[in-house]
Amino acid sequence: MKNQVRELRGEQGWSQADLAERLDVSRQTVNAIETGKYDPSLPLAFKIARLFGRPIEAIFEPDA
Amino acid sequence: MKNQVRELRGEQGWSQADLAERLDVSRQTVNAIETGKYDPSLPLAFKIARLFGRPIEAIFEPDA
DNA sequence: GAGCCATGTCAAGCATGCTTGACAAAAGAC
DNA sequence: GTCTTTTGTCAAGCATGCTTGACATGGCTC
Repeated sequence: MKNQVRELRGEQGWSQADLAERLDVSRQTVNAIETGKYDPSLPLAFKIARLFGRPIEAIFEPDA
Repeated sequence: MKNQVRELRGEQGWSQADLAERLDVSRQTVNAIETGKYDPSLPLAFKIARLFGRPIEAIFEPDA
């Protein structure tokens, strides 16, 4: 699963820690998602999508 | 998290086992999602959305 | 009634998502 | 060049997602 989180975060000028706080998760979770270590849960994906004002499909793309 | 899986499955006339096979998961997983026991992973949510030809946001709705 | 299909649910186990705490290294500010 | 911030990563532990196998119930057919 690819995602645009790092790019969207960069547009806002936020650090990983800034984004983590806005999403109410740990900084390590944000880092793991950006570096592709694992995919977010569906609820967290919704939070991310709402924060950046885009549909989930515009931020995440399944490998297949 | 609410979802429309049962309704969409009903429109297609599929049993939970039919849907499970198309999604490549167990019947118990489909049942658990429909009955709200837990949310699907993001990859599974994508599979469901593609199978029914709708965006994730049209099928799943976060509680908050 | 007997048999079949669909659904709900439980238990045990493995895989994934997320946590805190810690440390190292690169990048920027001064 | 030193200080601070940012990012990457590891470990251990808990919560959630998904598995197989099993059993109970209700509806339908015969």
